Amino acid sequence: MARLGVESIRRQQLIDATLKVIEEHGFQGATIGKIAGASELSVGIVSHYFGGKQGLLEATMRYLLSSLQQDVSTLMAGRPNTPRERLMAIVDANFSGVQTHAQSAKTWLAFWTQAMHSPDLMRLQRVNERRLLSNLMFYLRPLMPADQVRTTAQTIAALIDGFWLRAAMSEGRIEPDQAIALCKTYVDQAIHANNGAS
Amino acid sequence: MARLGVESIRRQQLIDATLKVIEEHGFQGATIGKIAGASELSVGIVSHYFGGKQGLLEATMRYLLSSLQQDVSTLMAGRPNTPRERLMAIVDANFSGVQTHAQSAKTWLAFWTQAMHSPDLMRLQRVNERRLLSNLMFYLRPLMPADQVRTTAQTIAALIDGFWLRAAMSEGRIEPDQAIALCKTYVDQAIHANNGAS
DNA sequence: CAATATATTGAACAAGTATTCAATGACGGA
DNA sequence: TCCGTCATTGAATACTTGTTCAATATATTG
Repeated sequence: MARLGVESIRRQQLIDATLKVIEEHGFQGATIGKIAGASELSVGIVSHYFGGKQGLLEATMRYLLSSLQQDVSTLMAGRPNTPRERLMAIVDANFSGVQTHAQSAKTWLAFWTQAMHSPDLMRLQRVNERRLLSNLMFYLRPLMPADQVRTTAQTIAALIDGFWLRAAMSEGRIEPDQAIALCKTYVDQAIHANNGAS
Repeated sequence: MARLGVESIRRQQLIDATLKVIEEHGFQGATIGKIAGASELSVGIVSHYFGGKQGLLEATMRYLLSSLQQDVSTLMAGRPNTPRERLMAIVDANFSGVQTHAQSAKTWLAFWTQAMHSPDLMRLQRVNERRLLSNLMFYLRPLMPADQVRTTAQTIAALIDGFWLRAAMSEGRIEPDQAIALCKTYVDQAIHANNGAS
């Protein structure tokens, strides 16, 4: 019991420190030494709990992805069970991270970049992307002709990613509220445009 | 004359090699050694012509940005001078790179990430972003109420970035034609939705 | 062709990093 | 209290990378 308790505490400690260091120094500047310093632990412990730096980075991305997934679930639970409201909840959830931590967009971008050259991270990324897409498609289906569902979902997903990028670029002066509003405007536009044409 | 000729040839040689190495090994794996090898020159020449690695990376990003700008100009020149056609040309131009070089999206992403922690690269990125936005706004203005112009332009820009990201993620199996089609669909949707409401 | 300037090389160097592992600390049970 | 197990440390190590610069090659000029 005590063993498992310590282990999960240390792992989370290191993951938190990793996020903080990446935010501050970027992916390149995230060295074992800095991470160890930020976590107030020693450098040796990273290999002990994660097998090495790569393992820690992978665990950190896993944590980010599961946090996002949890945000989606939480926000959905508190909304009316109509397709439109669920879609809006998905949009809100995908920007909830950027609201609380202005710099987290940078971290996401860093992981995306890293994922291109790491099959493991890429696989994680794909799973997440697929989940977002099928979520969107599920709630779009009742609102428009079947042949419009996939393309609309892809457009919404691209819009979310694009605004995340902008948020990451804008160096602190992010306006996530505006991004959310524009995404939602598009969702309504898409619903009405395709609904009328069906 | 000969001096300048050699200098510009070498610079381009090194920039091309940098792009190739980043595509293949990622930003992290792009070492001076690999770049020198790919360009069939020596490691010392990088410092000689660019002052160091950072200078080479900056020049490479500058080259990418100017290539994009050139694509925009070229495509615009061959299109009818109507606002809608100019908007479509901007969309096409912003995906022309991804069509010819499937992997170039990865390189862009790498530079974006790097730019977050490098003021010089960030400045370049900002200039480019601003140009895209004001281009879009210029041609949107005749097509919709003034208060809709900025937000619509921002949405189009986000859409373009978002599809680039997706292209970068999709590991070769990109479908830029689809991304272009979806962007254009949105442009028309936005024009008609706001035009009718004005 | 010699002489001078320019272009290029790559081994040596310095700085930095991840990993390892012997030593130390912490702590519960007999 | 003492022992044995688990947790943690951090100096030592091995490796990688960017930069430098004296030496060499190449081109240009008188």
